[in-house]
Amino acid sequence: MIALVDCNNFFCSCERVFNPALQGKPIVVLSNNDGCIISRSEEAKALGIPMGAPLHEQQEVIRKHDVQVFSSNYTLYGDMSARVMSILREEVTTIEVYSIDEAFLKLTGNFDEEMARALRAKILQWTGIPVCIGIGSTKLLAKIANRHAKKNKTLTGGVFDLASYWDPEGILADTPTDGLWGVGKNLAQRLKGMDITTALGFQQADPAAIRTSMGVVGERMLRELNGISCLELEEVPPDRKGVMASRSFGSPVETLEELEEALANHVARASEKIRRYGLLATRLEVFIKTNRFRKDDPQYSRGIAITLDRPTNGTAELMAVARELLQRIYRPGYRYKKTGVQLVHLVDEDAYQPGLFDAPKANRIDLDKIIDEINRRLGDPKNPVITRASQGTQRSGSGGKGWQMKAERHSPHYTTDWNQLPEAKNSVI
DNA sequence: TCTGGGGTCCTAGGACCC
DNA sequence: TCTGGGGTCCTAGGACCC
Repeated sequence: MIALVDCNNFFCSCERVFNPALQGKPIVVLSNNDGCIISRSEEAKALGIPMGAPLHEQQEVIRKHDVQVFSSNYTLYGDMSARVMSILREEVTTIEVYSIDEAFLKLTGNFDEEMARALRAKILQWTGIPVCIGIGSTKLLAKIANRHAKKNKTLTGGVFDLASYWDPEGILADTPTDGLWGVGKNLAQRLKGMDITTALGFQQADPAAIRTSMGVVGERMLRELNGISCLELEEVPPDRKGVMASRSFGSPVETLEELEEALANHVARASEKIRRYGLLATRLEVFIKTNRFRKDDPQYSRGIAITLDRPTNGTAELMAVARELLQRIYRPGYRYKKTGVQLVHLVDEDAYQPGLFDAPKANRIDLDKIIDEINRRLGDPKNPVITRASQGTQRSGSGGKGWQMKAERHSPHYTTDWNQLPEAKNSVI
């Protein structure tokens, strides 16, 4: 059995913990740029404020009903999350922290609905955060149970065990496919085309038909609905594939200088993040885009990536590369809305051995060359603008967990010569 | 006028390699 | 007219998640 513990209106609940006067009042929490509403209290939901709604579209309701509006405070939410998770860890040995406000628990034989109710009360008492708990024989069924618990809180008291319920099919029949975990707008539409609109219909569908129209993803969900576990509990989160830092501009930006300034911030944040994780990046990507909501504006969206000749997490050298990349894709005459950077092909700093780094010969950016170039242009030789980042721990001998990158084949996208970087394609739509 | 950020996985076509 | 097969890596975009 699997339990899904999900915090209710998590960000709003966190704000209330530190301001109990907000109890019972409609409140919302905003996205990063204060652009969208990403968390709503029950009272705010009752006013018809939709999830993800742009703030400016809701100003009327907010004013009329005196809805309290908060900018997001991720430090606070992360801290509250850690408190909730630590309580869960005391309860069971196997737990997957799925997101900031959700965790799957692997239940041992004696864990029943009553224990779940006690756990829920304990979390509320110790942290002030209300949660709902759903129990099922697979992750997907636990998700469905959780949804039912949340939708019928007065009836369920926030806890629902689908596995021991007398009429599980009734619950599935009550769950629309577009409320299913893993089914978005598109897959819901595809299912509708097969006359499937509820989880029950999905559960009883022909496996071959599901396989054909939805591929392995659909088949996995079908099995999970039938109590055959296909999604394992991941106790240890898999290695991170990449780190991104991006922001939208409050008002459109047109000059290269403004984009560079923003990008410098993003590179600083991204590199700081990988240093904290003890990682090095071997590849860097920069992108810029115009405002897709302004249909009348000419649109431009482009990204460019480059493989580095050695892994690094040094802010200055990554910034130098990012700036060069930005110049390659920047086109004047557009109103830019967003820019960002991605550090990918991450390597564990401790496992990295320079001798083992089999970087491509022709298709790479020579970091030192760039650094020298920039220092020559901007700096005084005794006092370089940019210095090389440390290269991690040099290991002796061949023992230990060596990291080896597969040699890359020649590709026209990569060159050591900046002047030979590919011209931006005409992306005007 | 204003409409988030950070992820994963998948697909498809082109370039390239052997 | 017909014109390999199998693989990787690239870019770009879609779909989904919270």
